[in-house]
Amino acid sequence: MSDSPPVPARIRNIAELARLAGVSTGTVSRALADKALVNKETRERIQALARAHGFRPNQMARRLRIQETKVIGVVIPLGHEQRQHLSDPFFMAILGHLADALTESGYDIMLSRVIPDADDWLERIVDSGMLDGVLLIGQSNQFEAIERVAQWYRPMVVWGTQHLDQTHCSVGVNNRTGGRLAGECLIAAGRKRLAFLGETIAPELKDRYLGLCDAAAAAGLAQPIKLDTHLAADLMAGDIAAHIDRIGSDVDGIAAGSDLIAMQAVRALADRGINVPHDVSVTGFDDLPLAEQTIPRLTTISQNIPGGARAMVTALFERIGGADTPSIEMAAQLIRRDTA
Amino acid sequence: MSDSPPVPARIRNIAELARLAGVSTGTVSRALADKALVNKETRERIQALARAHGFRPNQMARRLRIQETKVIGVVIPLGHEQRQHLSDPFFMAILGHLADALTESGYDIMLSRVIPDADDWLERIVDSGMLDGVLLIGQSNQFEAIERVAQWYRPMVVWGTQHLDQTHCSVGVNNRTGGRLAGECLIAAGRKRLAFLGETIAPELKDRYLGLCDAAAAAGLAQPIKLDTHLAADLMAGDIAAHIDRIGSDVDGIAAGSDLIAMQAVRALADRGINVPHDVSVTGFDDLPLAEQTIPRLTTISQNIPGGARAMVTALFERIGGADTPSIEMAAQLIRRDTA
DNA sequence: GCACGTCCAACAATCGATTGCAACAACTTT
DNA sequence: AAAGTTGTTGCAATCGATTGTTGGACGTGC
Repeated sequence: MSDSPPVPARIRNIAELARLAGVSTGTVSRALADKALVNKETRERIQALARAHGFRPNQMARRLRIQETKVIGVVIPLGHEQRQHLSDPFFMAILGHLADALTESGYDIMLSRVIPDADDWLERIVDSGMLDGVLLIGQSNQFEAIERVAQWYRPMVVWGTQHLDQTHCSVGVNNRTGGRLAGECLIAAGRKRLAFLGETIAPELKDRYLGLCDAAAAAGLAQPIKLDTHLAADLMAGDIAAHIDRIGSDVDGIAAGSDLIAMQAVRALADRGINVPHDVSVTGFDDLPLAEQTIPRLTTISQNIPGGARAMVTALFERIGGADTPSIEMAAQLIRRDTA
Repeated sequence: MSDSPPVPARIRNIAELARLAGVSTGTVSRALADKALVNKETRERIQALARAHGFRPNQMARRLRIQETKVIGVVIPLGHEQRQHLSDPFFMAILGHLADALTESGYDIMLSRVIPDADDWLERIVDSGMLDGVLLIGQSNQFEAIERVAQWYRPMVVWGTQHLDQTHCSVGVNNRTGGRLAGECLIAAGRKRLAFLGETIAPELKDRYLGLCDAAAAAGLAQPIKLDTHLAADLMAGDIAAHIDRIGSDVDGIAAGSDLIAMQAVRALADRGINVPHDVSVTGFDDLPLAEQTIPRLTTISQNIPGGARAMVTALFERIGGADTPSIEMAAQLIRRDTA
């Protein structure tokens, strides 16, 4: 478009700029950092020169020297289910809120989707020297690895269930209570033959199932059956359809392990002419934005994802500052909509 | 748990390890890189020592020296709509596929959600010195800024519409054709009073609207009306509901700017007792995974997100290698489901 | 015994910044 | 005029790696 040359000669480092300005590199560095230590005139002269040549100091070098990277690692461990895709809506929802909170505070985000093959995967991330802190979304089946690292690495916060005697700092809802709430909701709707739909290798999902069992036991019902599914969205659909074909009308209340699973279940039931909630009640878990947009709207257990994300970031910053924050457990909450 | 001390003394850099091993830092560096230049015995001795102390070389320093970061920036410019949230399902879907492709190739991902306030936002990202390349998801209203940078910065690929005479490398569907397909689908269903639902500041959405107009003109229909909405999910719902209340039955065919908008429209129509597709036909755009899971399933225009993401990554790698790849335009495809 | 090649490790420069300290000029104070 | 301040700038060390070059030890061939 414009053929005015705004870039007379590309400058690669402060040394070249220093030569051009006839000063030392130290002065250039201070000038660009706008330090009062250098004369206002030379300062502005150097800044103008930098602008004219489109020069910006190399962040890699700066951060190496400063020993502060202003980068937070957001890590999604996919231990239990390698095929699970990063685009899982739950990951994405929480990632979005984390990104908002972190960028507001001037931090960059390094995103890692890790399949824990080597057992030192977390150590490798944590002392790469590129991160000021780490946020883990879900502990998957990697409790041991996380605990091991938490012994000596402070600035790390994990989304997930809180265990007894854990060293690491976690933020999450009480999944067992959440599962119980879902169960109570189904039971209140008059359902008696309950099932849990979801893979229970990850501790979060397992706790939800146990909560459902608690509710059933309290109401004197038989123990809910457990129907495993893949976590990858594409495989999940087939699993769910197969389960529903198999169990037929043996089940009248389904507590799904996540909203995504619940959506697919409602979909599969609808395909078979089974009406939700008339014939079968279904509850989700997570309260993703899309739970409100399905038809019928999902009754689900809220994880308060925005609040949780904020809490993770706050705790992480305190830990970067040297504090030793406790784990946070948020209250699960039943969101009653149309499916149960 | 275990009280065996696996970490006798924390080692911070290769110099300390070198002292411990009684060799020079150069030897340690080469030993850890497993170079044949150092004697096999000392090499293994040093590697064992590093393992025992849990030492891993600082990546920041390494990358500074190597002048290669193995980090790709994935940038989401939010120029037109600051409130738009990162958790927008379209962003997340494509981000997921990009993440898969990049991690497979050994690259890390630096995620930036940018609100282009300063006009050199892209320059700042691009020569931070921390990135080997940049992927932009959507060009928002930042065409000028992107072109300016593309003049001198090669390793950058942009998701979005292809303009005439653009310098930068883009990958995306032909949005105008896509819009036309949507229009033709509505018209084929006998709809005559068409509307486009979505914000048309971003060029992608604008092209979709123009395509819809093309179809209407070809069929001799009146020009479709344009109904603006916010792009932020929470504000969008209100806008859409208001539009639908206002236009009433003046419209019998809605081409939505995205699947998300279409979902909300279907939802709002259902709330008012208007049946889709019986009373009103609706088409989406993107073909997100969730388009298949709504009830009724969305009829939509496929963007082939997985293929597009792969194409972006492939093009980027070629550009990092020095090649000068052309833009890629993919064919839009109508996916006929239940809503139109 | 001397020249030569091979193997291995040390030395030192380099990547591109930041920053404590010293140096020096120009004023003030006494 | 000597001593002390104040304001600017330069020098050089530092962050933690990588890598080209140098050189010593050793073995071999004549």
